[in-house]
Amino acid sequence: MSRNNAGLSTERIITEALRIIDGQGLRRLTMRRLGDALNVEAMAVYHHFPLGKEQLFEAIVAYITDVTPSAASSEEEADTDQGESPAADPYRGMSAEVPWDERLRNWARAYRQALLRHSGALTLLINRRPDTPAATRSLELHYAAFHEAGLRGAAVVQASAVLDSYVTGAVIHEVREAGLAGAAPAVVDGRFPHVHRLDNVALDPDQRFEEGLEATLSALARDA
Amino acid sequence: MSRNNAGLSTERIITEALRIIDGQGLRRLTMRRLGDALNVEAMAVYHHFPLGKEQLFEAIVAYITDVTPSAASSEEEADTDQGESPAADPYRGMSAEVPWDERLRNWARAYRQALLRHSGALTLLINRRPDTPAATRSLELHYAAFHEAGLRGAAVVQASAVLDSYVTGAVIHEVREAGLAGAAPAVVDGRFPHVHRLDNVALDPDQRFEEGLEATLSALARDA
DNA sequence: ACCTGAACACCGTTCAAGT
DNA sequence: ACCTGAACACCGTTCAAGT
Repeated sequence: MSRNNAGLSTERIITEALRIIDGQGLRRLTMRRLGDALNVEAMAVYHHFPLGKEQLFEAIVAYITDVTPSAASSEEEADTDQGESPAADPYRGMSAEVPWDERLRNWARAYRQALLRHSGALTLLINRRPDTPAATRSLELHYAAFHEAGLRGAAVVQASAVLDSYVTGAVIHEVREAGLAGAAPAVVDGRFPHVHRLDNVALDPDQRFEEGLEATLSALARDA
Repeated sequence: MSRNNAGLSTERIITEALRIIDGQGLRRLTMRRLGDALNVEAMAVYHHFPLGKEQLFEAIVAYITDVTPSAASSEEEADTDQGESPAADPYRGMSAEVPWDERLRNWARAYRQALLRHSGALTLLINRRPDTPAATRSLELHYAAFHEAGLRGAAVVQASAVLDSYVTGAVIHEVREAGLAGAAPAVVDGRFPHVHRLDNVALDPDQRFEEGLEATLSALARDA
């Protein structure tokens, strides 16, 4: 029955790969395990990704980082829902009617959520080039918004880079700190008075992100 | 001659591992290759890192991210120079005599340089917890500086997180963009007018980092 | 204590073959 | 076109053994 034509597709492969990454970690994503999860021989994946695992990784990054609307404006049904909860609204509030700063906030929130949702794949982002169509759409959204804010030329590029840096860095910071939960309390002795004093200060991750976002955006807009 | 006691040490192993990472990439750092580079059987490394490759990775991250002075203040000879160029000055300008904002700038510059110098190991940073002694020293430096700037309580922790996020994110942004150099020019057609217009705008990476750093620091200090 | 060498259970990928 | 299955050249790690 499962002899031939198992209905494999790049989409199905990527989705299944992400399920493995999210559930077991990136290191346990092997071609053989991926084949098993797809009820297929491992080597079947190579027919859809001839360049092998590296090409699969690139496709995963492109899939994850796609957070901008690809069509005209809004009012469209999501034909390719990204996953489990249909309650969440992707691509919301990035169309031209929305004020520029709110558009950037919505992009930043969507991008953070996308990275957090598959934080096990975060490490794939670093070594891969940001030249996917989705990345270009994000760039266009950034440039249009900062242009509307009054920035021009190099300042626009600069602002976009800083915003992207903050969001990416904040997610990494959040993920690294979350890993601290089950660990030993670290050695905070007299040499670190400030750390000792503020050790029990806990911030809500969402609020922390929002505050940092506000600080970043206001600093960038002030140059206009 | 190379039968026994080959003079292995954790320091030598880490240094050699970084040489392989910097020269050939993280993927080519294997225990056997590392053993070869150390003129030793691969399994000898396990005597110094009993928990295997994961423990080695942690040590590498701790080694790389150590950018703060560990001793009292300054005026000390570097007994463990981090590598090639003795012209560079590690740990400069982070002592208490220096104004708080300049201390933070110097930390940010040193941290960026440390990450850039071994950008092939950047991916190791993400999944590992920031609870090394060096990381705690950086945190103490942050907290002390922002306290001096007038921030208190949660605002101090928040500011430190944002600063760390910016620097980490900026390095990742820089590394990803640098990978764009030899690639195809990407598809920038009529759908991306702003990207098209600003496509040839090139910023000096150092200047770009400095400007983003100023924007971030000024936004954080303004809350005082 | 420090290192060797064989062995085991995996990997990614190539290739010829099936349908 | 799409998938199989055997094979190859690697991996990380365990373990008993050497000195």
